[in-house]
Amino acid sequence: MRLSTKGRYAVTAMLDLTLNGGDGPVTLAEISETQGISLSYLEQLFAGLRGKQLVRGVRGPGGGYYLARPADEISIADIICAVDEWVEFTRCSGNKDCHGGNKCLTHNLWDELSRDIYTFLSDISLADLVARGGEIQAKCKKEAEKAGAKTKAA
Amino acid sequence: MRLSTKGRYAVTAMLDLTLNGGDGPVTLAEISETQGISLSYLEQLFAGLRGKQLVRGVRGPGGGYYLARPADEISIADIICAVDEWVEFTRCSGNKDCHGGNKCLTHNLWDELSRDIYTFLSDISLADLVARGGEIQAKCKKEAEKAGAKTKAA
DNA sequence: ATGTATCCTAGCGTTTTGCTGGGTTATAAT
DNA sequence: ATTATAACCCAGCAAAACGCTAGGATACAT
Repeated sequence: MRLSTKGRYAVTAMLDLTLNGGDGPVTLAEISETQGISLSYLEQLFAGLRGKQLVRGVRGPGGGYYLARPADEISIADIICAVDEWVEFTRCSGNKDCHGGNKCLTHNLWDELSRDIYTFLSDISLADLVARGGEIQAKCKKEAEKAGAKTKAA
Repeated sequence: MRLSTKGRYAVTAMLDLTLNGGDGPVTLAEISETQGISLSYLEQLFAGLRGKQLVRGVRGPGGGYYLARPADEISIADIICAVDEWVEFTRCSGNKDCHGGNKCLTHNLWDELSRDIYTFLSDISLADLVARGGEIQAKCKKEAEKAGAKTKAA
């Protein structure tokens, strides 16, 4: 498993898509504006997401992206693996060149952990995250209204 | 949270230390040899681990490193944070420049997820990993013996 | 005094990151 | 048909991170 800022950008963009995808497709320009990610970088990320069948793009005016599957069928692990392509770590899978078993052992332990992390992230869907953040959403909206009434309504 | 090959190296080295630290301190040269990590890179990693009070080094002949705390009191999150220093992501924590709440919302959702991952890794100790890999250890040793009887005994 | 090992620092090639800047296609609106 | 809009595609580029080499300094056991 691998987790970097690239994965963060992808998850953030997918969250934006989940939240705003209610009425028609969302353009990358909008996500770029809202989330502060460059348009071209978003395009790269979405190339990966599209390749893994997580999003679908429609071209032309009124176009944009929408989730290819319902939000509860897209896991965080799916998103991260789509953009941060999975690099296999262990080279000693076949037990060759094991230094008395110790090297192989630690590698296997890491693989075990790696699998655990993957499983953990596979059990969290976009819908889960949004649902879990319900109170955050309410609180955030309230404070945003309180802070500046001039901000454009969503 | 951040998870890269750097963190993998650190966890691997700490696992090695846990498994071989029974009889006296373990030298970085040994870990370098066994795990295939360059000595100097290990030194850098252990500088971080030492700074976070996870290991203790003794100098001179017969020296090396040993765990500063028992293996069940050192979590994977501790190790990763020690070498892969924690970068804070959200810049809009104070709800300023929220685009109608949406930017802030997605950032908070990411933070939520990030905290979840951290908590998950905090609950796994070195001792847990080693214990969980018990069957792997047995299997690995057996296969290693079967494969090549010439390999030096641990 | 000597060797061993941690400790420390500077630098270097490579990869990854996130971006700018150019294009081309497909489609909806005019 | 023309035009504007958006997805698509690709080359390159500065900055950072990765993993390493190299050379030293310091502490300690023999």
